[in-house]
Amino acid sequence: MGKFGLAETHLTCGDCPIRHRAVCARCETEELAALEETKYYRDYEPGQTIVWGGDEMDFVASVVSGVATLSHTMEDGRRQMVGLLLPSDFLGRPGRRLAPYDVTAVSKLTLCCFRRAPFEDLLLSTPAINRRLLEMTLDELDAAREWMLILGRKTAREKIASLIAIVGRRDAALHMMRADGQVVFDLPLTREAMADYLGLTLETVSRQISALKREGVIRIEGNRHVTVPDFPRLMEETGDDTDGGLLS
Amino acid sequence: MGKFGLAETHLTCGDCPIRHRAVCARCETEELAALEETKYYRDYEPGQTIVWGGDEMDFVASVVSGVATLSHTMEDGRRQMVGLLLPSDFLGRPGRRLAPYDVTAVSKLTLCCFRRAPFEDLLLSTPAINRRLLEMTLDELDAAREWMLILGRKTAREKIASLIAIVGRRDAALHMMRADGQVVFDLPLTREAMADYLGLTLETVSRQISALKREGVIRIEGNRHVTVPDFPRLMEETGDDTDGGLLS
DNA sequence: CTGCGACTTTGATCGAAATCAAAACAGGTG
DNA sequence: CACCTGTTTTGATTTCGATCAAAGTCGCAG
Repeated sequence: MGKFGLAETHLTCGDCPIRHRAVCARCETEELAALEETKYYRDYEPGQTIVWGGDEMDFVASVVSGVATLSHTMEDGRRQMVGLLLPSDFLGRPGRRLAPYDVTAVSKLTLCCFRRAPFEDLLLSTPAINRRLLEMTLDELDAAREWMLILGRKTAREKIASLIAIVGRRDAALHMMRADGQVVFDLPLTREAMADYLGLTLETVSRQISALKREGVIRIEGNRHVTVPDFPRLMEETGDDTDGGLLS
Repeated sequence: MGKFGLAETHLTCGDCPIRHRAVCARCETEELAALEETKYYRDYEPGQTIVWGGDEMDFVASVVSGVATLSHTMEDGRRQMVGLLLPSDFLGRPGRRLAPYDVTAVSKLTLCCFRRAPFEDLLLSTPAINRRLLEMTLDELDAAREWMLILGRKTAREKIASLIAIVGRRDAALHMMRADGQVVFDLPLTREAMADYLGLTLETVSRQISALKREGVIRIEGNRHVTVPDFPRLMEETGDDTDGGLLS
């Protein structure tokens, strides 16, 4: 929150319903206006690949709506998700043309794109955007490192609880928690995608979700719609320290 | 390599035998000179904790010599390494005072430290350093994401091969490969630290190293000194695509 | 409503790594 | 040199999650 005293002043970009975290009011200059003109939108269908690992990416983008994933795939088909992009998240690595992993839409997805060249020009002339991107990259790094703990040391049950807590917390922050303390949201991922996130098989994911359901930790209607009646109870299952992570 | 056209021009800092990747010749200004004056060195013994997770860190630093690790610890003692710092690596997160995980020396270690306040002042006034830090953070993020694939989807044997390949490649780049193609280096980690890196137990680490030794993929003298007679052969064991990773 | 395909759950069995336990091996010290 | 402590190796057994297999749902298109 405002590590450089800027974070509260995002600019809502043109017709986008979200706030672009990479480009904010403070950065408003002629260059930014020029950038606006290179902006374009792109829609993707569920399952569609946006970029293949190794491809050139000639743009950077913000997620306007929907969910996308970053994932590594090994030749034999084993897959590991390494990033999850929700609305307002940024896609692209300034200064690096080659995508190191696959980017895939897991739902209907709209991106707001900027061409690489003018964006990098803006980067050179506008230090504030550089600082913002450093901030955002540090956040991604924190998330990746928390994820490493999940992958390396947590049990299947703890992994599932952690994922539900992460998505639930992020959604709750957006949509407001319900007055009675229940947290209600839709899982944006299939069981298979959850498995790829957590380094499990989809059968194990399903079994652990069933177990948490059976024990009343969560409730689920129709495969995706989740209710967490008692969030602290869920947090106990994650194996994390009880404070729930003050880190970000 | 010179993503912003700067990377080749690091400044060797004062008496430090290493190059500080965060602070380079291009950044040379009065501010940098001021920063130099706040510089100080600190030595640590193997096993010594440099920062505890949650502590305030009032400095940033470069590793001059030795090896340090970043790791998460759960209350019940499970531990996961999330970062490995070798000479010339940078420690510290500009704009963030609280350390999110433990930093521990695993060998004799010397840090070259800068106080936080003047360093962040420099950051505000010197865009080139900002760009450099963004570069370095993106490298860390790439490393973390490759690590996630290792943790989530690789077998114990592939994990060990990957770790030896990573350390070997990094050392080989530094010390030069031997003419006959053999790669020779010292593992900077105990079996336990390797286990914490890879999300395994130390017994499994030991067994897999023994297996690779038995099959002639590696040779080891006295617990730490490793010889890889045929690097491509080792790479086959990592499960990675044969190109060995053009990513960094 | 009916039927189809994709997604999900559940069950039975297997196997890789964890755990428990002990022996062997450094490598430093008196 | 012999001892001592911490690290590493090896062995026996258990366990959690993977794998193989089948049945059950969901949600949609006709």
